[in-house]
Amino acid sequence: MHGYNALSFRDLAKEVGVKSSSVHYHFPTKADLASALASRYTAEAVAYMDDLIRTCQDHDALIAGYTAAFRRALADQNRMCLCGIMAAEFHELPEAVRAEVNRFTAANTRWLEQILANRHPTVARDALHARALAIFAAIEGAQLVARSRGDVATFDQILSAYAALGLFS
Amino acid sequence: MHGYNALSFRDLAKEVGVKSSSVHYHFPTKADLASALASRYTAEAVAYMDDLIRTCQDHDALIAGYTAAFRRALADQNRMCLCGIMAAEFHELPEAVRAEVNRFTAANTRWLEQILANRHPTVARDALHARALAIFAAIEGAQLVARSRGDVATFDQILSAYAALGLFS
DNA sequence: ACCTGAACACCGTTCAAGT
DNA sequence: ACCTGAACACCGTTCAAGT
Repeated sequence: MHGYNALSFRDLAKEVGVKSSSVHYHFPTKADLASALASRYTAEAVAYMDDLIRTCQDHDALIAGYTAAFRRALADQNRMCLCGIMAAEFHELPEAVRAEVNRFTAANTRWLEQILANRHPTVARDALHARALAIFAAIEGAQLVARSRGDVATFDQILSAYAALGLFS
Repeated sequence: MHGYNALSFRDLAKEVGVKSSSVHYHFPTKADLASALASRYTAEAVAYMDDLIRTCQDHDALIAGYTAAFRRALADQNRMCLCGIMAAEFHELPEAVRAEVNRFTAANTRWLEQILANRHPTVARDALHARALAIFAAIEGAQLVARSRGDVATFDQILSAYAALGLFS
């Protein structure tokens, strides 16, 4: 998964076996193309998270399933979260793409907040939201740092440190 | 501070009031230019961290000074750590630039490990290194997420959550 | 409705040519 | 030693032209 800058009409056209001007017929601007990609990426993430809710027995399993998705990206050709990449490109992003990046963050924090709420029914919603945001940010950061080292073990090491502090509990 | 992709020979030349081919005289390739920038960026960070060691009275002040640098980037036109951006661009980075990104990470974790060692003289070096890496990753992630929201308050909120868990202690 | 070719202003890069 | 102009193959984008 590449970011906004690495995305190319001509490369994409070549892969599909068509001219770049044809791609512009379906996605007039790069903003259209990139936000469509980011939107689909978020939809897939939401589907995955909903699946976890259905199949996981307890909180620990949910967290394990959630973090596994980020780990998988690294293990699979040292990739990282599309919206993490795009967040780093924020200054170069058209408004429509920025909105999609924020939708991904919102979907993730909403899900985390929900599973935290199930575990801590008495804790205030504000506090759970702050914790959800902290979990998301910490995992994105771990992925970012692990990726630049090209080493999944770094990701595991950082997440172990988070877990030991009780970030996920 | 922009990343590798946003860096342009022609833009830089225009700022200096010279032709882009003149910039190539000093920095033959974009890899040369970007790694020189990243190298200077790391040197400034190291100087800043050394300054903190000299001026800060205790561990909390050191952490406060360290996190303040990341916060300042956000407050100043929603910027973020150059090497954080470049880590997200890792796939597109020439080897020389990748090496500079890793040098930045190494300088930061070494510094964090050192101040943690001063505070916890009996704890094993491995454990301190893991903690240093976790702190660095968590802060980079907080900056990434806060930036996409264009809101420094998000950074503060996330760092408060980290502090409450004892990440920095 | 969908695709193409050609053009435009951008980009990094090279290089012969200027001082 | 340093700068320039012109060229190359790239890029997103537009648009008249094809089917």
